[in-house]
Amino acid sequence: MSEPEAGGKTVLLTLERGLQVLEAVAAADGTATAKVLSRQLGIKLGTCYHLLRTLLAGGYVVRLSGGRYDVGHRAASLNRHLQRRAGPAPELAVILARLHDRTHETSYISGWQHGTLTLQHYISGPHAMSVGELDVGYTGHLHARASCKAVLAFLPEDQVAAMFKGVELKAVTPRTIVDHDHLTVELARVRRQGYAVDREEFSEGVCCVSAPFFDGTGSPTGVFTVSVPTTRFQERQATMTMGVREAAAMATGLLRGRVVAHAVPDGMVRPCIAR
Amino acid sequence: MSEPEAGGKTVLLTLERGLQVLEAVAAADGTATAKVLSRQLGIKLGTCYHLLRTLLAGGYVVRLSGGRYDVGHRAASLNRHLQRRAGPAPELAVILARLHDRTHETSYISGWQHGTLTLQHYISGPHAMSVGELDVGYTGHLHARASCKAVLAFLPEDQVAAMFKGVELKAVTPRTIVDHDHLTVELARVRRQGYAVDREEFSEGVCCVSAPFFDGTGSPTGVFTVSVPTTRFQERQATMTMGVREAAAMATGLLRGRVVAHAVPDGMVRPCIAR
DNA sequence: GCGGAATTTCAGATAGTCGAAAATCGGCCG
DNA sequence: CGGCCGATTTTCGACTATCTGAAATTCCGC
Repeated sequence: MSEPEAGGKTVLLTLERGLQVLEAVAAADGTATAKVLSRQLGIKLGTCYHLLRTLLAGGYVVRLSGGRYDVGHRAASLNRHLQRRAGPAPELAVILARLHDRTHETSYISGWQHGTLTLQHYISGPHAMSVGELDVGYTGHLHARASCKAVLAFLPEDQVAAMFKGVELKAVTPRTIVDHDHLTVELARVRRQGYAVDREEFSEGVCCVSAPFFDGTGSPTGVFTVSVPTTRFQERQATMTMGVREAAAMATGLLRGRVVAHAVPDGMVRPCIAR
Repeated sequence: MSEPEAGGKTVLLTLERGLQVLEAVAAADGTATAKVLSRQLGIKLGTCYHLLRTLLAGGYVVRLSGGRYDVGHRAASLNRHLQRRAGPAPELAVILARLHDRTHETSYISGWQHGTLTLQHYISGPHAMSVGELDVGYTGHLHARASCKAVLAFLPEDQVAAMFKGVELKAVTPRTIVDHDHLTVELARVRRQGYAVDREEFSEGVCCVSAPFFDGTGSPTGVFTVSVPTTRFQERQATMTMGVREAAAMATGLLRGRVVAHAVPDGMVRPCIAR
């Protein structure tokens, strides 16, 4: 509230840290201790205990013997609410598992909401190589990723145009599409084919194939993707393409079949998957 | 920090409220506004904006047009971590869906962790009647619920004995089991049958049938339950029993098949579902 | 019952909350 | 297209809660 910092607007330290702690506890599979958390998150030990005590009182975490902590029953409630909005439906998660079983390569499912594509879940392959910043919750580089191209291709053209209007397409690898016209042509091809391919446009040494799926109204709502090291791409491309297309078709069928009216306060009705 | 209050230990207001806000935003399906949240949670409007600003900066929520808020990409990351520990595996959620399809009655799945049974997910029947305090995250009344009896029956006897040693079994309905010996006999029957029945022991007018499922080591890890109004119980009991037993058998098979060793710091090994 | 680790306590310095008012934003009309 | 209005969002000063660093206390396994 006094710093002449760049950003400006103040943020609540306690809340930010508390969420970090909760996430870290959940990520640690019941092995988290106050000491480790405090070091890992750069929080003073006393403060960390205070945060944990608060989460404990709320039932968000549980204390195990030996000073270890795990998520508690209240987290199940929070989780259910988040899952409904931010996670893939269990039915789609199962389709993802099937996709992975068929391809044996790292498989991803992403959701399209509010003009953002969010990585929701993935299953790593046996020969897994991770792409650095890519993790659940990742959004960004709309022009460079197969999954994004797969969605963009099926959005109204004017909406896509507005989205990239005056935006410089930054190259993240030498092969990234940086030209607007080129991107338009590429999206047209994706639309024609029904799936998108990324040949090292987002990450060097990695190729992906993505296919979008649609809700009952025909709008794209998400994407299945499979990634593979470039060295294996030639040989696996056909299988990957078939896999993501099948997964997407299954998901679309599911979403079309089970749409239910879901009342929303001000009288609107929004489609939503029955669960 | 000055109140001569009962509880004593202080808790962090900011964190507690921030979590409430996040959960409320997720629960509101994108219709949440600062004004509504502040009223609903009893938080001052200005404070509510401050909390939202923090969540916004962290990417936990997103601002929609018209001052509405929805969960953001960072929530997907938190969600994934929580889901792993506090939610049912997608495979089990799918079994739950199947159970519901077969019985057309409200169906539940609960998980047994750290000596607590937590309601993880449920699907309401068409003739749904909700049992007041029962919602995702609920734990308690170990002796009165079918799902709890189903787990307790398959735990080592001494562990169960220790758990109830000197604890008064409070009656929540006239039919609740309040006698320790009676409970022991009931658990023996559950163990023999492989499933548990609740005839208005937890909530008047509601009967349930539950069957537990087991991990690769044979320990119970969760339960499937179906509930029904007492008026329909006679006629549906056979179907319900068959349904939960089948669901439980499928879950057990799944868990046995896909158990992987999962290292824990101090050398223990805990079973855990491969995903 | 001991000994080290986990957890709480303390006092000063910061950061967050309240209530109300001011500044912005966004949509709509002319 | 610019101005206006209601609604959203930030700001402000006074008050209260929380953070820090270090020390005291409680816990728990042995």
